[in-house]
Amino acid sequence: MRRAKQQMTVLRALGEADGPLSARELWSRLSGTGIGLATVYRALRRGVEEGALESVEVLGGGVRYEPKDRAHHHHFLCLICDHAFDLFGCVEGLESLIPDGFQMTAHEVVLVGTCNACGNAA
Amino acid sequence: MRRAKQQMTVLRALGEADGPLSARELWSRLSGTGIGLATVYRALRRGVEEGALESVEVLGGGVRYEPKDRAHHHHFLCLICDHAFDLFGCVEGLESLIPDGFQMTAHEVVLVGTCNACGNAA
DNA sequence: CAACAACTGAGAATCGATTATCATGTCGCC
DNA sequence: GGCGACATGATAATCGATTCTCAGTTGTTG
Repeated sequence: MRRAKQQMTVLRALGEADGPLSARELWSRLSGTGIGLATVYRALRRGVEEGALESVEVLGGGVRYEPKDRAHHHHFLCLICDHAFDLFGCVEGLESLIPDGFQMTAHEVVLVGTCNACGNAA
Repeated sequence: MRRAKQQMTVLRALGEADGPLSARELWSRLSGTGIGLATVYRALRRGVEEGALESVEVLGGGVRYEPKDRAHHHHFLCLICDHAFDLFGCVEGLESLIPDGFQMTAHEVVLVGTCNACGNAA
């Protein structure tokens, strides 16, 4: 039986986010709880090992994490706040890009720009 | 007058590649020329400053560089050799993914899988 | 409550990538 | 040929991200 109270806190916070979070991003959202950065990293690593989380690389540097149970989706990266948002839906015509002899097993689409909040603030 | 012989060598090697290269990738392709890693980094940084190069982030970690004069394109990342290949063409329907109030200024598409060479070798 | 194992926070240690330093080396020009 | 400025290679230094270490807590079980 697991008694990892802090780990649960970390995973719950990640589940409530509107997109994948980096370790630091997640940590800053947990300031006030007294949770240490090391614990965040431990929770993330463990989550990935156990299959509950998935690490994704959006652009803008660094690895972010999100719950693995989300449906296929892509991300929008805001250049101003550097936050990655989940998008819904996918695109057509990817297959036509694949060169002869190549095998595609996955794909990533990232839209880049400014999010609603940052666009309004400007 | 620039007499950066090695820098030209670096930029030429990058221009001949079939996709964006990381600093190390580029350096290893130049082994034999005696060019140092520092010179590769210098050439890349300078190329970006002068507008001849562009740094791109494909997945799989790290920044790669490619000549800026290439037409709009995307990349294919081979999971086995970790090399990024240029693709030609683009996709439809990206706009439909943008949430209300968001502004898109750029987009990235990355296909992931195995390249021709690695697929045959397996 | 006692014994024990898992969990935690803080800070040190590590790792890879990139940049800075420094002592030559090279080129353009006189 | 000699001078001065820029370029180069090797290596040290830096930086951010992640992991490790360790002493102190806390939950579990009996």
